[in-house]
Amino acid sequence: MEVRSVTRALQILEAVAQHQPVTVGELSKLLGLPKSTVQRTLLTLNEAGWLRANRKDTTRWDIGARVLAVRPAALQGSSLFAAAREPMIRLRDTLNETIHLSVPDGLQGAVIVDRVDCTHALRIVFAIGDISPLHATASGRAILAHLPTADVDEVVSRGLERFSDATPTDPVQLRADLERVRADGFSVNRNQYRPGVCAVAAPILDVDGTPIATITVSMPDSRYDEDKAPDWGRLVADTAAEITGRRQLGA
Amino acid sequence: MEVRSVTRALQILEAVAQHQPVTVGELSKLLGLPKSTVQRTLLTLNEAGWLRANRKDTTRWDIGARVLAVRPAALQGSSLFAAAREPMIRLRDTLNETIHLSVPDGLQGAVIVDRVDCTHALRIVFAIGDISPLHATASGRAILAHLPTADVDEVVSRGLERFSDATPTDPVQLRADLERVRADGFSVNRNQYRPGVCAVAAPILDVDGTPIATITVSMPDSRYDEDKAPDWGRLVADTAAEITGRRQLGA
DNA sequence: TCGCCCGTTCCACTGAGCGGCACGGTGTGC
DNA sequence: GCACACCGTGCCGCTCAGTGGAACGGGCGA
Repeated sequence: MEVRSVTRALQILEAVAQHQPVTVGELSKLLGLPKSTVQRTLLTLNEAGWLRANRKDTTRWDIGARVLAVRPAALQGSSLFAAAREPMIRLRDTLNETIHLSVPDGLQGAVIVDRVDCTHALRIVFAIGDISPLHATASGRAILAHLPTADVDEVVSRGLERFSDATPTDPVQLRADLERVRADGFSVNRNQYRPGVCAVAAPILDVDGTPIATITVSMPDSRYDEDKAPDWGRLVADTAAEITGRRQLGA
Repeated sequence: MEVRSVTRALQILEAVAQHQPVTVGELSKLLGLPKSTVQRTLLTLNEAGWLRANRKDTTRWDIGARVLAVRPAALQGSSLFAAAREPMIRLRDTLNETIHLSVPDGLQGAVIVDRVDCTHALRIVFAIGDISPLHATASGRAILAHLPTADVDEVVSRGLERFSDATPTDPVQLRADLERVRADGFSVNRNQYRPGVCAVAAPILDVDGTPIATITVSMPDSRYDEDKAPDWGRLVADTAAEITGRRQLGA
């Protein structure tokens, strides 16, 4: 939090993204900031092209298209979203569980960038933009398993935070699991991050083998079945492979 | 330019996006700002998750994954992407020319959000995120033709910038063309924006008739054939109509 | 070994940003 | 039809957050 106005501007931008189209007053209440401050910031973001007044109600604000030009290098010129969306929906239809698309954010974790929900009353809900640690989740380890050993060392040296009783906090245990993920082609998480939440994930790789995203199917522990995990793993891995293929097709 | 630090932070963010991975000094020279100011802003953006230190060289900066959570409303839920992807590929296979999916950005222009390339050695290449003016391109006029007259007036009053000899800078000429686009169901651009680049486009409409996107086929002038334009137009319009239908089905 | 240039840190100054307040318009409930 | 509540917008004096010049330390090449 170095430059206050910048930090706030980004908060406002993210709030607009989540609630668009949204008004000054709504944002003001949502973020607990004075109306005039929010207004001034909105005008600034608008002038920079990051926001647009909604065309049907000009007192409401939408995210502008400028943001699309700003993407992580790994995704420059690629169409990850477009390639992933349809296979994700098909996977959801097959399993009827929540499907997430995540991308690595340095070694900080994996960020959820897209989501397809299931129809169960009891379902897993993570928000787009949520970030989760690499060692404690299925999507994280699907990424970690395809990174150089030096990166794994780095993650280990930063400390393996414990989130639940099942979190793998032992480096030896973690490395063994990563070995297995490489062999299987998918990773599994049973209550290791959020208690009661299980997941199976597979990586989407770039042409040079670096992981650029993962597909994850998440479900409550009550619907997780150890015997079915290999089948789910194969389905998720196939979906990830299909997206990898589509990406190269369209590029 | 209301809040200076925010404006600069966004400039820096965009500069990082274009030159990543980039150092403090490079940015400082590039933008003509003091090193300390750039550094402070970079740290702020980093803390907010919008930037990440490059993994191979920690003094260089990359765009962080957080930005992916911020998207224009038209792309929220990605039903547009999913609906458009397959028809776009089919259209590319039929014509073997570059296909673009664009969305309007207020009245500022149309932004390319997805792309399917052709196989020709000589081909049109625009990047995802590129923005082009509404009056000077096929995709722009496909949008403009389905906006209220007040919006067209607004665009005209902002001035019709000339990009080439063929750019329609006369309001009367523009309005006549829009009339024709409505009648034909597709728009045509022959060297009106980038010399040597021709295109045919059709709009994707929302249930209430407002244009939310366009499908465009772009080709070099050397492959453009006036006689075939109507056929191409019909193909593009059919593709756009199919996407419109899929969107309503899948939503 | 020396010198250059890099990223980083510090700190005193000041004007940019802050936010309380007031205005005009809109719609809602008596 | 009136009054009130609430909206988005604009203003302006105060203050401290942001600025940027300068200095530091380390890496690298000559």
